[in-house]
This record gives sequence, C-alpha cells and structure tokens, in this order.
Amino acid sequence: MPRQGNKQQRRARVATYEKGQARIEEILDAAADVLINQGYKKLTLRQIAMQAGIKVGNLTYYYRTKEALLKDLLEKILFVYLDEMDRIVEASGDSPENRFVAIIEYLIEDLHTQRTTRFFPELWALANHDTYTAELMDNMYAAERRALRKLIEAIKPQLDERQTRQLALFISCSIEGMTMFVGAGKNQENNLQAMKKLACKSFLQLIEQASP
Amino acid sequence: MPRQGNKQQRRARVATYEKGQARIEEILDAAADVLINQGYKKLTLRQIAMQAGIKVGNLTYYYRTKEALLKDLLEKILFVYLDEMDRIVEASGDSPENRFVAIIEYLIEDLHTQRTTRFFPELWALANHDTYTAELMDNMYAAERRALRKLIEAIKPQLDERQTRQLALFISCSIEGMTMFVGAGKNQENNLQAMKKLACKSFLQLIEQASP
Amino acid sequence: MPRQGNKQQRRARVATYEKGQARIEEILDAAADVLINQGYKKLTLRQIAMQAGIKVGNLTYYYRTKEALLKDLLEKILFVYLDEMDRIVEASGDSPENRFVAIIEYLIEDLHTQRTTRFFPELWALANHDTYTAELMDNMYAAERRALRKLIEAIKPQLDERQTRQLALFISCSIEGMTMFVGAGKNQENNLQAMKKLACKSFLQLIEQASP
Amino acid sequence: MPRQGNKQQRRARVATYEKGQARIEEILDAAADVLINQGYKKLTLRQIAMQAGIKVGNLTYYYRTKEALLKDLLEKILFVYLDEMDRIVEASGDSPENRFVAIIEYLIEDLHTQRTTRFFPELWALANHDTYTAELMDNMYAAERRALRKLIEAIKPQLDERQTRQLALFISCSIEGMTMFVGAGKNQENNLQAMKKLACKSFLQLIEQASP
DNA sequence: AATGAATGAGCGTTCATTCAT
DNA sequence: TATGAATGAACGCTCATTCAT
Repeated sequence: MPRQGNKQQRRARVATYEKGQARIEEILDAAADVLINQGYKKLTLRQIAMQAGIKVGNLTYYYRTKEALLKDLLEKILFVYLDEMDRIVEASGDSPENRFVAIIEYLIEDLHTQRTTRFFPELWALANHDTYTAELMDNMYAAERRALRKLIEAIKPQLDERQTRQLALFISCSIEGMTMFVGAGKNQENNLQAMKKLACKSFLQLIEQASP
Repeated sequence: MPRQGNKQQRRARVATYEKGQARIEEILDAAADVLINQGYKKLTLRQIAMQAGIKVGNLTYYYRTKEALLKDLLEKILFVYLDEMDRIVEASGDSPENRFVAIIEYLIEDLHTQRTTRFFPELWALANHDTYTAELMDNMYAAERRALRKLIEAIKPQLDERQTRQLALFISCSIEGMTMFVGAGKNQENNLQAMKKLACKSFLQLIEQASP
Repeated sequence: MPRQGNKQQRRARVATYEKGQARIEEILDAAADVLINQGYKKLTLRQIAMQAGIKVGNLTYYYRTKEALLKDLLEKILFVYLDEMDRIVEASGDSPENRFVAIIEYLIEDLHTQRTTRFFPELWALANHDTYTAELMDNMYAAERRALRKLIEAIKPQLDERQTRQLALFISCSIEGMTMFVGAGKNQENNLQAMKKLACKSFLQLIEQASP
Repeated sequence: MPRQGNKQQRRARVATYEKGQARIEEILDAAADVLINQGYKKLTLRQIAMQAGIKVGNLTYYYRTKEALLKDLLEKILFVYLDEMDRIVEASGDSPENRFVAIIEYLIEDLHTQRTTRFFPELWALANHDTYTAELMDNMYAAERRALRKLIEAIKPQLDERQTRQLALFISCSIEGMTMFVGAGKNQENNLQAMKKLACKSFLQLIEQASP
C-alpha cells in the first residue's frame, strides 16, 4: 500500500488541480461522515453529495463509480490506523512494558470511538465477500501485529519468532473482539475500563510466562 | 443443531400443513445461504426466492414483510448457539477446569466452521443498523457469558459477581475476535490450534490469579 | 334489469344449494361493508374474504373474477334503490303534494347515509370508464325520474310529457348534487335540513308555476 | 385557462431550468389526461410516464412521491376554476340579476366540457379517500359559494347571511348535480339548454321569494 | 365447499450511472 | 468543474387469479 507521508494519491480519475484535490478530500470526509453517522445502508451517492455540499452529477465526475469511491474511502480510513501504528512503535524513551501497555490502552480506547465501532464490523462483513477489502484489512492487521511483535520482543527477547507471532495474533484478536461488546453505544460499554485493565494484565502475564 | 424439545414455531402466519412448514424451512435455509455466500447487501427477497426455487409472490405469502423473515432467520440461527450453550453448561461429571477448557475449545473450533465464520461478521454489521438484531445478539452473548460465569465460579468460588462477569466478558470478546483471523478461509487459519492453546492457558491463568 | 321480488339471481357461477346462496349474500354484504367503511381502494379480495369470514380461495370459488363480484355488488345495491322507488310511487292515500314532499325528503335523507355518500361518487367515477356501470346507473336514475314524473303529473296534470320529464330531471340533478356537500361527513352536513326545506319549497314552486 | 399573474410554481423540488419547467407541465398534462381518460384507478406512475413520453425514473426525479405529483395536479386543475370564479365575480356594469344569470349559465355550460364532465366525478371519488383532495375541493367550492353569495346579496339585500349562505349552497349543489346527467356524452346531454333555463328561472324565483 | 399454496403482473420508490450543457 | 436531466435495474410489497387437495 503506497504511502507518501499524508499525500497518498487517490484513485479518483481526475482532479489534477488543487481545487479538485481538495474536493476529493471533502467527498471522502463526507462519505466517512455518512457511513459513521447513518450506517452503510444509507451510504448512497445522494447522501454523500448532500453531505459534501455538491450535486450527485459532480460527485460522479470525480468518482465514475461508487465502488471507486468506496475503495478510496477504505484506503483513507485504514491509512489512519496504519499511520498510528507506525508512530506508536517508533515512540521510545520508556520501558517496553510501559510502551506495550500504552499501545494496548490506545487500541482499546480507539475501538470505543464511533468511527471504529461502526466501521470495522462493516469491513469484516465486506471482507467476507470482497477480496480487495480482505487484502487491505489483512495488510492493516499485519502492520498492527508487526508493531505488537516488536514490543513483545523487547519485553521478552528469549522468545522465538513463532512464539511472538502467535502472541501478537492472540492479543490482536482479543482486542478486536471487544468492538462488538464495549464499542460506542454497545451494551457492555461501561465495562471498557475493566476490559482495559484485564487485557493489560492478562497479556503481560502471558508474555512473561511464555517459556522460550 | 436444532433446539431439542422445541417446536421451532416460526413467525410466519401461514403454513398450517406439512408442505407449508417444509417450505418455510426451505425459505430460511435459502436466506441463510444467501446471507453466508453473498452478504446482507444481497439478501433480497428476489435472491432468497431464487435460492429457494420459488417465486417472490410465494415468498411473501409466507412472510408478509422482509423484516418478519429476517426475524425468523435470526432466531433460527441464534437458537442453535443458545441451545449449544445450554447443553454445554449442563454437561457435568468432570472437573470445572476440564469443562472450562472443553467449552473454550468448542467455541474456538466452532468459529472455524464456514457457517460461523461468515455469519457472525454479517450479524455484527446488521446489529449496527438494526436494533432487533442487536437485541437478539445481545441475548445470545448474554447466554454465553452466563455459561462461562458458572464455570468460572466453579473454578474460583472466592470471586465476587462483578469479577466473574468481567472475566466472562473478557473471555467471550477474546474468542469472538478470532473469527476474522482464524475463521474458515482466513489467512491466519493455520494458527487456530495455537490460539486454542494460548486461549486456554491465558484464561485459566487469569481466573486463578484473580484476587478476590 | 330482471327483478323477482327480492330473490334476484346473482351472477355467481355456482351456488346451486341453499348454503351457497347464503354464502353469496354474505360475500356481497361483506363487500358492501368494506366499500362503505374503507373505500374503494381497500376493496380487495383479501378484505372482502376477511370481512365475510372466509378465505380468498373460497371467495374465488363463488366469484371467478373480482369484476363479476363487483357487478353483483353493484346490482344488489342499486336494486335497493329501485325497489324503494317502486314502493314510494305506489304508496297512496295522500295528496300528490304530500307524497312528492315525502319522496324528496326521503331522497335527501338517504344521501346522508354512509352508504349513499360513499358509494355514489365511486359509481359516477366508475360510470365514466365502464359502460356496464353507466348503463345500470342510467336505468336506476330513469326509474327515479319515472317516479318523480308520476307525482309531478298528479300535481299538475296540465303539463305535457316533455315538461314533466325536464322537471323530473332537474329535480333529480339537484338532489344528487347535494351528495358531495351534505352527505355523511361532508363539511356542509349541518345544512342538510335547510337543504331539504329549500328543495321542497323550490321544487313545488317550480312545478306549480310551470306554464303548460 | 391559467391563473394570470401567478407564476404557477409547482411543488416539484427540481426543474430550475426552462426544460425542466416544461417537463413538469408535460407531466401534469399527462397525469390529467390519464385521470380523464382512464380514471384514478389507472393513474399510476407508469401510465403517467408513458403518457408523458418519459421513463418512470425521470418522473420520480421531478416528483419524489406520487402524492406530491397529485397535489400539484389537483392544484393546477382547481386553480383554473378558482381563477374563473374571481373573474366572474369582479365583472360588473350590469344588473345583479343579469350577472347572476350569466354565472349560472357559464357554470352549466362549463360542466358540459369534456374536462369538467370527467374530472369532477373522479375528484369527488378521490375526495372520499384522500383528505387533501377533500380540503382542496372544499376550498374551491367555498370560493364558488362566495361568488354566488355576493350576487344573491346584490339581488336581495334584505336577506341575512345565513339565508344567502344556504341559497348559495343549494344553487351550487343543483348545478354540480347536473354533471352526471347532462355532462359531455351523458345520456341527458340534449336537455342541457332546458336545464339552464329551468335553473335560472328556479334559482331567481327562490331568491326573490325568500322572506327575510 | 373450502382451503393452502403458488404465480405473475404491477405498484411506488430508491439508486447508481450516463450525458448534454 | 459543475449541474440538471434522464435512464434502467432493482427493491419490498400488494393483489387477483389459478390450482391441487
């Protein structure tokens, strides 16, 4: 997935000038808004155009098909997470344990945002039937696991790669699974902090007691 | 795995004869097929009817609205899991630890079946848009947590209710989160067994080391 | 329009036995009920069958098509009015003026019944596109005018036939026109009595002052 | 006879250009055609679109719902009559009696036009099912009665308001009632002129002999 | 006589997409 | 770039009708 700082190239077929580039960002922001606030079912060109303050005709000038728009939207959203992973793993100056706890807490806090709560279940469902979505999701989760692995390694260098990979996968699964239960508006929402504590404790225990 | 000793009365208002009852099951099976293979976006009356080998008019004879059909479909799907929970929790004659491990292993094995792998992400997405789905899912997961709580209690009776509730929630989240990674056809599928071991070890540790 | 007392033969294709004949009357009564209380739009086979307490399948046993049922319904309803006209005109033992006033008052009172208020506008509209309805309506109104003519003749024997015909037509028009204004539930409903008085006064004046 | 000095703004949300405005008028004309020639039962979006020579999709571009289209259609039709009432009542320079006779003759002549003959029975029937239609019709007839009242007042100033109101209502009823009998193509059509004479004579008599 | 089951046509409506201006 | 206009396909749903039992 090509990334150049924050200036990733969109798929939109046009927009050679600055104004067009800005419009594209407006469109994608509008689409994200609609998806988050009204759900996938209402994510129609009409709604996106209305949210962006333009007409459908103009929207289709930038994106010939809805599919193309959705791809750009998906990339834009996932890019945020990828970026965040990079930043977290590069942050230093503290003990690996503390950094590990920080990342776990960040991830769990994040899945309580409207965006993550509503977006990801849609993406998991989409990934079941759309290989492009599946690929992109895989890439993003691979990046997450890479980040986790680095920290696990720092905490317990004796473990071999297989072990760290499996630990990272297990931790990632555990956290993602919370989305449907303690995500924004979900009925176990009030247990979010308890889950954070249990997660940190459990994951650290698991790492430290792993036999090399 | 049909709920035993339960007449499985569907919501459909008609179908008093055997032929009609059979047709209703065919319709629900067809709907499940479509949902699994094509996603809820394509879960239309026309698709369901086609899959069932009948015409839309006949489908609406059994289910006057799509909503009614979806309700029956959901209940049919979730009852299977509810039923399983009941049976597992009632199984006895072994140590609580062993029963706990058995249930964890069962749940993880199950999410590797095609049906579970594909159904649940669809249902989570659906629950994002439809409150009835959300409610039914909540009920099912509540039953799962009840089952887990009973075993946790048996393993460590000193814990208070709040603690067992939170432990059950954490464990349930962890397991559900695996669906998108080690489910049938997912790209970490080969790590299923490793996840089972890690899960059992980690969860038991967490329970035993919980301070009352 | 064949009439044999009140035992007119229905168009229904079957019903050779008594039970069947009774059922047909039930069906027509049910249809009239639905038409009056729910309007033409909801006059569906489903509704009629439900009102009659039978199933649609059985309804179509008696009436192969909806059109056939509607024809019978139309005849049945119009027959009531025809019958009434006959009776009124045959009533005697009073002065022609009094009998004339009685019939005018009866007609105006009648158009304040739910049935007449709701039924006739439907029929006028139907008669615009359906010649059979148009014919039946013409027959009924011709009978009404015949009745009126006989009374006009009795009141003022000097008038020639052309004059009595025109007077009868004018009077009939005037009365029918009230339906949409002082019919049941219409917004000039409270002026019904005033219209009755004006009508009687005006019509009698017109007859008496007609120059032969 | 379009309402003069009135921009005839339709309810349609779009159509900012001339082409769109023209299309809207075409649509309404098409709808009127269908209503007149086929009745409101066949007044479907598909029929209207076909008559207008466009596709249903385009029709719904101009009118998002059938209800909105019907509202515009009704207003367009009724405005013509409302406008005519205004003009007639404002015409002056003659004796009130002559103006009264003129308006009666105009109204009766008008109901012999194809449009009036076929439209109004449909509208009365529609008003039976649809409150908005009922309201609009009421407004139009109220305007007609206002016009008649002014003339009755001018002819016989001694009458109180209640009396003029009732006279106007009675006259309006009488005229409307002729539609189904002497309207265009109806079987008493040839008595139209006789009805005109009887109506004028009868109504004037009624007004003049009313006791204050 | 009566019913359940099934069909096909049509309904109003939504939507992504195309195109001329 | 941007918009209004137009299209075609599909949606959920209603309904009259047919038919086997």
